[in-house]
Order: sequence, then structure tokens, then C-alpha cells
Amino acid sequence: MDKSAIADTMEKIATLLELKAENPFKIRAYTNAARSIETWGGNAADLRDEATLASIPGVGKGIASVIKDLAGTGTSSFFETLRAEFPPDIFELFTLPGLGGKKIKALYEKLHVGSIAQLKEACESDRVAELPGFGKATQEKLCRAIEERSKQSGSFQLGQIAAEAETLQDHLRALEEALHVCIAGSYRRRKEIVRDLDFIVATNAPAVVSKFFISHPLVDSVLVQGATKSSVRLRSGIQCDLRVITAAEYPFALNSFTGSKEHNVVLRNRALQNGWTLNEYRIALAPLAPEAKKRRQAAKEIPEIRDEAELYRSLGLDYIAPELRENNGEFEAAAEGRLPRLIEKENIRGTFHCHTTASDGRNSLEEMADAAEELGLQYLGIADHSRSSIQARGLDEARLRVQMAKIRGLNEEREGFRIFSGVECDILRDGSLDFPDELLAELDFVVASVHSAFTLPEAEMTKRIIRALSNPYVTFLAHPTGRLLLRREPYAVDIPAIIEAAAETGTWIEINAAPKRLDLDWRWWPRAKAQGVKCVINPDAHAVDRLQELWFGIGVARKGWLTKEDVVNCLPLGKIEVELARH
DNA sequence: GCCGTTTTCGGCCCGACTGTTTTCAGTCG
Repeated sequence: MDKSAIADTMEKIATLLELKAENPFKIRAYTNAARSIETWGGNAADLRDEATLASIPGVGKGIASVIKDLAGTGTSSFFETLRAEFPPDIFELFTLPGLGGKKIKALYEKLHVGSIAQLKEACESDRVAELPGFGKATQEKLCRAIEERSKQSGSFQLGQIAAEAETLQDHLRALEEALHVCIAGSYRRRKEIVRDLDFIVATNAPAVVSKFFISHPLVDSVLVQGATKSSVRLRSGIQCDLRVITAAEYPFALNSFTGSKEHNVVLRNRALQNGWTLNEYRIALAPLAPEAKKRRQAAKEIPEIRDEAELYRSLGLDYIAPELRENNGEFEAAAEGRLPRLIEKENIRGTFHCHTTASDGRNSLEEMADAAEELGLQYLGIADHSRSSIQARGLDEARLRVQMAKIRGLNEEREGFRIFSGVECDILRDGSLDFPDELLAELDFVVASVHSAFTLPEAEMTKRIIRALSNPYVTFLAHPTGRLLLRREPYAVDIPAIIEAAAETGTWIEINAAPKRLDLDWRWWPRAKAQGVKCVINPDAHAVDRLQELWFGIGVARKGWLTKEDVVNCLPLGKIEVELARH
């Protein structure tokens, strides 16, 4: 069982325990462990090892034994016993807004509802409204939720909704009554998938801002409307929350709604250790329970806090960038003053892996180069597809040579900007490359990537890719897992083994910045960095207006704790030329 | 079930909104 499957099973256990109305803290322990496993930078096979398990935060004796079973045998008797108590489709009920453990338990016990289809029937025959704690309004809300659900998944690629999000943010910022505006939440943390957008607005006129928000042209329907909180659904289908607060409350609200939830829990606990309580409005002295006298003695004076940096400082921490707030080691690093200075958009000097009309791109070589120069880049690497990628009109040797000559000509015309001549060379089924070494040797760089035979067993796929990496002409590995977010699972491949091979051969690994890929995932980068693997961020642009998707790749690199020293395309033109020549 | 610069027991982040209640439980983030 791989890591995400194990994390998934832990989530399911938490859900089943909720249905059994178990101790909420026990439930949370399983949820925490699921999160912890998901972001843990190790190999699934190591989860069979007790010492390794003991080192993972949130995993104690009980949960360790469950994980060990799952990692070793693919199943767990504890899980199977739990699961057998409920119908298999009961999990889908949790995806409906308004339904949680308690209500689903009641539906199942009183009405034998164990799936969305059965819930629909129960609603239509008016039986739900009669349950205690339910009512006509709830029943109708559930009916609507079931209909809505068939229309959309509720999850979005970051890049899918970024334009809409930024537009709404710009319009809010233009409002005279809005003193500060920011999109918090997973959007600010640059998660690859977002489920909603959280707008935080500081204002002295909450009613004006709320009214503006819910009646904005991008809004499709209003879901919730209160004095400080409103929720709407935008035309794209994404849910969008607004919190209005005062300017003094802004840093606390921004911090609280940026999350992650797990990060907040640790931060608020840190406040408690100082004798303070932290919420989305302020930091204050913790209330004194009679038995908590010691807390009074420990309580420190609360400093003035005007922004997030001061909030972190008050808790003895360096400022933690939003991208790192996943409770994944950032607190230890911030307390010890060893947070990395994360890469920024402005550090990027050029990029590789872009396409032109020669294969499946929509713009010509010249147009792509002009667009890159306009973005302020010093160089652009062109890597059209190789001959085996028939579907992408891959280049054969003759067409590639024509392009190489054309690039040489264009470079002679340009001052201070260079086009690098490359190819996105298919890694064939057996790990050999689509072009002979003699041809690859003539190029400035070679991108290796998998575009076929996605279903090979993990060991074979891993061997295939490692063989390609060991070719001395391969500069970097593109989109290492082949995933398409929300559409196609990654192929089975042993990423730690790939990272090790990249480290040994000096091959770079790509962060493919196309919002549908964002591959290699941020969760692997601390490990790759520790082994000395260099990163290259590429938009994989098939048109001029896609070059800017580089921006999404920066988010991934920052989430992966990378600095500009870790990313080769932060090197200026002269230095990158030296670097390529070494390859 | 996890965890400890107070603790190996007794805590476990905190608040808004909705709908069902007649003072609050459930859900959500």
C-alpha cells in the first residue's frame, strides 16, 4: 500500500469512528496521523519499520500498529472490523455539505440510509424531516446539495480559479471602505488543489463590504449571510467565503484563516504555553480556571501586534511564510532561526521546456522567445516533442535539425537574450531514449519524460526512468510522476529511488509549473534538496500566454522549502551556459 | 489515541452560522 492509500485509510478510520460517536480526540488522532503520513517525506516501505513509525509526529503505539499492518499486508483487521459495521457507500454522505458524523449516524440508525441514493429517496418521501434534530429546511437543503453535487466535484486546480480569485480581490481592494484585503486559506498557502477561497477584509463598514461581495457579478448564488461572515458560490463553481473584521483584528484573522488547521493548532498551543489564548480576533490572557493557577504565574505580558511577523515574534518564532504553514517542521525551524530564505518570483532568470508550432505548441519559435523576453527573462529553452510522441506531432531527426539551425540564426540576431536548443525526448518502455546519443550530444539540453506505457509495474517504471537518467546527455527529468491533478493518478514509481539516481548522476528534476501537473510535488522537495538534487522550474508552455504559469511553479518550490540556490533557472545567462556545458 | 521546559494523567484551538431548539447541537473552517 502506498503512502496516500495509507493516509486515506486512516481518514476512513476517523470517519468510521465518528459514526460510532467515539471520543472526538481519538478521532482527531487518526485524522492527524493521516495528515502526518501524507506530508512525511519518506518511503512507504519504511512504514513497516517500528523505529521509523515512532519518529513520525502524531503516530503513537496504537496507530503505529495499524499503519504497520497496512504498509506490510495492505490491510488491517482493526479497519476491516470497523468497516464491516456500515454499508460501503456511507463515506459518500460525508461529502454533502451540512452532513457530519452525528446526522449521518441518525440517518443510518433510524432510516437505514447508507448512500446518497438512499438519502435522496428518504428526502423525497419526507421521512428525513421527521427525524429529531432535522426538519423541513434541512431536508430541502440536502436535496439541493445532492443536485449540486452531480454538477461539480468541489475541488479545483489552483490555476483554474486563480484569475477569478485575483479579479475579485482587485475589485475588493478598489473599494474605498476596504482597508486591507487578502485571499487567505489554501490559496495563500499555494496548495495545488483548493476547495474554497477565503477573503479577509478589514473595514469600518462591514455591511457595505458584505453587500458588495454577495452582489458581485462573479457570484452565482449566496450560501450564507451573516454580520461577519458570508459565503457565495462563484460562476466557476468554487465556494468563496468572506470574513469582515476591523483593521486591528486583521493580522489575527489573516493568520487564522490562512491556516493550515494543523498549523493553527500548534500556534494556539504555543500561545497557551505563554498563558495566552489566540483566536481570529486577538491574542489575550487565557481565562483562568480555578485549577489553572500555574497558568496565571506563567502568563507573560502581551506585546502589541500589528502584523503577522509581530504575531510570530511574540511567540518566539521567525516569520513563517504562508507556503510553509503545514505543520511540517516549520515551527522547529522558526524557533531555531533556520528557516530557509525561500525563492521568489523575481529570482527566476530564464526557463526551459517550452513548445512551439514545430510540435504541439500554438506559437512560433519567435513568438515564444519574444514573450519570454517581455517577461524579463534572459533565456528560453525550447524542447519540442520527439518522434515517438505521434499524438503531439513529435519531431524526427530532420525536423529537429531544421529547428536547431533556426535557433542558431535567431540567437545571432538577439543581444542579451538566448534561446537554448533542446528536445523533450520520450523515455521508451525499456528506458532507452527516443533519439541516438550522437544527436542528443549536439543539443544545448535534453529533457527526458514518460509519455507512454503508464501502467508498468512500479519496479519496472522505476528502472525505466533510472536508466534514462543515467544517460549523460539527459539534463533533467520532466513531470516525474505524470499525474494530471483531479484527472489522472500518477503512475506507479519509486520517487525516493528516482531522487537518489538524480543525485548520483547530477540530473536536475523539474517542477512542471502547469497548474494541471505541479509535478514533482512539493512534498518530495525537502528530501531531494537534502540529497543535493537541483530543481528546474518550467511552465511546459504550449502558448505564449502560458509562460506566466511559471508563477505556480514558484509556489510549489516555496512549499518545498527551496531557495534560489536550489533552482538552476535562477542562474543568470552566463552562469547557466557554463552549467549546461558541464552537462 | 497522542503527548509532556508544568505533566506518564488529564488535557486536547476556537468561533460563526444555521436550524432546531426554548438554550443549544451540529457543522464547518
